[in-house]
Order: sequence, then structure tokens, then C-alpha cells
Amino acid sequence: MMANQISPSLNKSSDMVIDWERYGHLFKIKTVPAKTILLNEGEVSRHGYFIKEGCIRLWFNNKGKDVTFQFFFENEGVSSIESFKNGEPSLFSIETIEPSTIYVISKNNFDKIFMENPVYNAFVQETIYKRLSHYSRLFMSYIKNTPEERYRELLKNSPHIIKRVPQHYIASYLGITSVSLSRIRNRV
Amino acid sequence: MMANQISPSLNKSSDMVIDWERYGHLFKIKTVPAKTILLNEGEVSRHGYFIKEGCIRLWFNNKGKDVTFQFFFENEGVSSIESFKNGEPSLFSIETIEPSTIYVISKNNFDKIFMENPVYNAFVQETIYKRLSHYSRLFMSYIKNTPEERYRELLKNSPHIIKRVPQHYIASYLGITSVSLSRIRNRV
DNA sequence: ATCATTTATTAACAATTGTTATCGTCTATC
DNA sequence: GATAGACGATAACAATTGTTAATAAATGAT
Repeated sequence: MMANQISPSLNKSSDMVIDWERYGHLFKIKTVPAKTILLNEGEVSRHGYFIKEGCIRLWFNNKGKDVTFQFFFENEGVSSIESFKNGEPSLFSIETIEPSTIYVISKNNFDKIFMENPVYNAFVQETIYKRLSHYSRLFMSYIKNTPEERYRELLKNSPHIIKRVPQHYIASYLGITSVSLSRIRNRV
Repeated sequence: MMANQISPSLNKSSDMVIDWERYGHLFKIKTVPAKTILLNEGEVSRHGYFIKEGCIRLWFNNKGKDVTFQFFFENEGVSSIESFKNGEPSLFSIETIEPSTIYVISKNNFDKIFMENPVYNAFVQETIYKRLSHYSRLFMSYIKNTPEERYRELLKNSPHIIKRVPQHYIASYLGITSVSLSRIRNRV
């Protein structure tokens, strides 16, 4: 029950290719400014999102403070998967970091595409495996590395995050304060 | 690519019930002492495990030190899922903590059961979702909580782990040293 | 262009953890 | 029962992070 993406279904550039001629009309294009909340923590997600341009973060409120735990960029699908799938309240918010252009699909239309194309299910399963793998990795990175090592790892494996995301979000993502991240950057 | 379990297929007490009359003979019972390594980091996993009695930890070597990151108990299935599924070297070891009695199934027999029961696939998918949820939760707990808060959380949500697992493994699981855990326990 | 807001850096001090080492207890095994 | 090894508590000191606050720089809005 948590943070996830559903890239398969919306990702035209991935292994699975949506028939754009046939289904393109089911997606609406939405252009929004930075810091636009697409889904609020506590609401039920009724839409899937796919980023054409821009970037997004997932975060939740913890004792009055923002806790950011995932970033998404161009050509990635985003949703509060448990909420979208089961109609439960989302445990986190989805918010743009930059001005963004986003494809939006309703749950009904999303389900329709999958009903008509059961072959996609195998792909969904594969994607869930990948996501599982992603979380396992992050989790292990937390256990075995210090904040400084995690920052170095991020710098090595995901330089695009460092480049585009404001530091206080990255600090939150690393589980430290922005002050501490600033010190780390100073000595790295 | 990491730590997982495959409880569905082996878990007689879960939602999915294996036809024990029909498939029981495919499982071998193995009784082993504490600290027995069932799978070594770097080896390819060719067996799935299901705990009848005892408990198990998953760990990997990080710069010469043990890093424990998951525990399993009675009636849970355990495997190095990526290794078992794709024939890749396992990124972690599977080791008993207590003297244990374990059902073991070969990959061939495991595949056989699934080939003959395609209906189980939906269940597998559901289990992967749950596992995904589990890791998301753990990950978020790391981001938002201090070691002390994580310990309190563990005490509240998984007291059986505190009770049965030696403290230095728990410390590792919490991402801290056993010395620090000892101090935390002293002031909690 | 100006003003307000957001973001990042730095400083000072408190709190926590890591490291290393010692000591006592418990347990397994012979 | 003796002995070795595993386990946990504790102490002392170094290193790191958190907290709070002040300041500077960058960004946005009017």
C-alpha cells in the first residue's frame, strides 16, 4: 500500500506500446505550473498520469513536515497505484516540481484499454517486478549506506535527479535535513 | 532485483491453498541446526523454501560486514526470487537463525505446479503487490523515522521479531550498530 | 525593475550515532 | 563441569546529524 507508478500502460516509449491511433483520444493533455498538486494525500485517485514534459515528486505529510520519497520525469507514468487500483485514499500527494505537460487518463478509460488488451497484463506484472526491485534496492541502500554514501550513489546513478530537483527535496529523499545535505555537498 | 519471498506457492495457510494430496510429495522436509546457510550470496537459487518450524534471515556482505535486511518465520515462504526466477546469482544469503524444519521444493517441481495451475498466477501477482507494499512501507519508515522511532515501530508492529531474533541482527536490520541499539533499548 | 518568496549556505550548539575496547553472561559442545 | 564462542551492556571519544537562526542568492510575480 504505497508509492508506485504504472508506467506500462501509458508509456509510449517502453516495451509495451499503446496503439496511439486507437487510444490516443482517451488521454487528455494538461499543462500546469510548478507546484501543482495532481492528487492530494487522502483523496482517491481516479486518474493515471503520464509525463510528456516536466517532473513530479511523491510526498506525504509526517508530523507537519514534507517527506519526499520518489521523483518522476519525462516518459514516465505516475499514479498512486493502490488508490487507483482499489479505490482507497491515497497515502501520498502527487505534485509537479517544474511546469509540466501531462497526459491524463481516467480510470474508466484505463480499464477499458486493459479489458480490450489482456495481453498487457503480463507486461504489468513485469513492471511490478521492476518496481519491487527498485524499492528493495532503495531499502538496502538505506540499511548499508551512510547519508553521504547515499548522496554519492545518487550522484552516480541518477545525476538527472541532482540536476533538476531542488536540494531540499533531495535531502528529504535521502532522509536528512537540507542543512546536512548542504554540508555533505561541501565536503564531497 | 533483491530480497523476496514466494509465500503463495508454498503457503498452505494462506489464501491460495496448494493441493497437498496432489503435490505434497514434491516437497522435501529438511531439519537443520541454527546458522545453516540454505543459499549463499553469489549462487544461483534452485530451490524454494517454506518454513515449517524455525526462523530465517536474509543478509548480504557489505564491506566485510553482515547486513541483515529481512526475517522470516513459521508458515512463510522464502526464496531469492530474482535468482530463482531468472537463474541469476543471488545478491544475498539465506540463513537459519534457529534450528529449523523446512520444506524444500526444486525449481522444476515448482514450475510444474504452476504450469498445471495457471489460476495461481493471479495470486502470484497479488503477492507481488503485497511485497511491493511491504518494501514501500519499510522504505518510507526509513525516510521519516529516526533509528529510535524505527525500533519503537518494530516493537509495536513486529514484537515477534524482537522476541526471537538476536539483537545484533535487529540492529543491522535497523541500519545501526548493536552498540547503538543497546543504548536505544536502555532509554526507551 | 522591484519586492516578496523560495532556496541554499553557514554558524553554533545539542543530541545521536559510530568506533573501539572491556567486561559479564549465557550457551553449546566436548 | 570446563572451555570457547556468541551475545549484550557499557564506557570514552570521534564524527555526523539535527535544530535554530542569520544571511545570501536565486526565482517569481506584479
